[in-house]
Amino acid sequence: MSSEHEKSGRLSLLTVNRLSLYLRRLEALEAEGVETVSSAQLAQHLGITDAQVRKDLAALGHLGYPGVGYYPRELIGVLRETLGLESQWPVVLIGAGNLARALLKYRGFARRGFHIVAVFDADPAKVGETLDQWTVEPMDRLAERVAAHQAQLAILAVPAATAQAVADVLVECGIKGILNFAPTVLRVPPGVHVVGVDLAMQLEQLAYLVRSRTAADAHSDTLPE
Amino acid sequence: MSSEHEKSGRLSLLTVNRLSLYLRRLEALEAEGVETVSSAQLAQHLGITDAQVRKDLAALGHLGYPGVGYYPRELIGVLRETLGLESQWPVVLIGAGNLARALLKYRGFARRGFHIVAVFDADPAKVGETLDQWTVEPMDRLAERVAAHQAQLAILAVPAATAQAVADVLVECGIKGILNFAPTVLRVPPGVHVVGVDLAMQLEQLAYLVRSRTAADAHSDTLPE
DNA sequence: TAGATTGTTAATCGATTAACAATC
DNA sequence: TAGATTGTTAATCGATTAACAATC
Repeated sequence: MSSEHEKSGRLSLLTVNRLSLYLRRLEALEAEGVETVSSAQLAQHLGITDAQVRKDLAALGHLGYPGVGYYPRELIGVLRETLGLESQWPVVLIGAGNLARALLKYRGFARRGFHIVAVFDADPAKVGETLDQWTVEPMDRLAERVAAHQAQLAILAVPAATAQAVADVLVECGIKGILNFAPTVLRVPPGVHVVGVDLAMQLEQLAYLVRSRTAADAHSDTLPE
Repeated sequence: MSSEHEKSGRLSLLTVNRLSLYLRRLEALEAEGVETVSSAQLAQHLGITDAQVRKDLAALGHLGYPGVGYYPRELIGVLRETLGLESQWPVVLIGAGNLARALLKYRGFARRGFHIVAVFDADPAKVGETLDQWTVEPMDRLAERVAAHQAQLAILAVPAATAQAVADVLVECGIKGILNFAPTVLRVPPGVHVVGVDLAMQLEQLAYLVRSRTAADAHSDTLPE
């Protein structure tokens, strides 16, 4: 949409995930003043193959230089553009419990262009409360605020029991992407996307790994899977 | 290891993930007093195919009854056993920042048998502070406490800059599984497992989905992927 | 028995890897 | 030129799905 390269058709979620990891690494390398980096170097850092790295990056255009490698600065721009990080994303946060409060203090979102523009809670006792720079608003303000900020993304940090009902309201308001912290499967219409972060489930996964392949038979499993 | 069924070889992480989701659903169904459930019903709720459900469950033994379906109560037992949820898991938490505080208040862990037994922080200003029932301890107590509790799991909620160093210490102490909230790829030796929860990365993923397949061409993407 | 639903096989689909000619 | 490293093809691997005989 901007850079001359750029041809990405539809990347798989697995690929998009790795693109995020490449981006992180490249930013670190650029900060260190590294001039060029090879697919083998990136691969080693992430614990994957060099062929994988080249294939992922080739999907974004001809960004590598045979015999040389990739230029971090150039690649960073394309990755940011591909991932939509060149835009600023207004995000609404639903829920004002402990997790929501922690998320409000987390600087990592804003650093990537995700700005929490409003916080809502169904509990009248929490409405009006001030959390850092935000004031908790009642749910019936949601539609109006989403429209005003043209927000497409929402973070859902409410109890599992109410998650689906809130998700329905979000969809109604025109939200297109939901980051769901409630341990529930959300049903949403086509065109709306849900990414779930289920903390207990991740621990269960870890417990399974530790219990089953306890011996030295296993390799390190990092983020991507 | 207990039930007569049980034969699970090595399940893929994708499968283990789905087993967690089946378990959640089955517990809800049992609470509703549902007597039997078919693979098609489970599949529909999760947005996957019935063949997938049957294949996943068949990997745990002959648990289904042709013409009838599955008995939630029976299946729940096998799933809990498979996932290691019949045991209690002591967990150490490293970091006492905002995220760590939110995690301490989260009830979902204990409900699944994961008990945070100690909290550590490198910052002397935080050591000694009381958070609910916990008192923040200095890092040099870690080895001793891990040994005393025979903890195999750790939750890492420290800044990215120190994550790798802390992970090295955890490995040194004999920790076998790390739930990593720092936005970094951790290098750990074989036999030690890492599951990463990278909040900014999840939002990036969502942003990509919303930006690229904005139209109604896409289906809902739920947890599993 | 007729109807429902399993477990499993074979076919399909998609993602990863190895290998290497092309390029700098 | 010799050495390094890409982009891409073909081979491999693994996961999902369709279909159906077996079972209750």
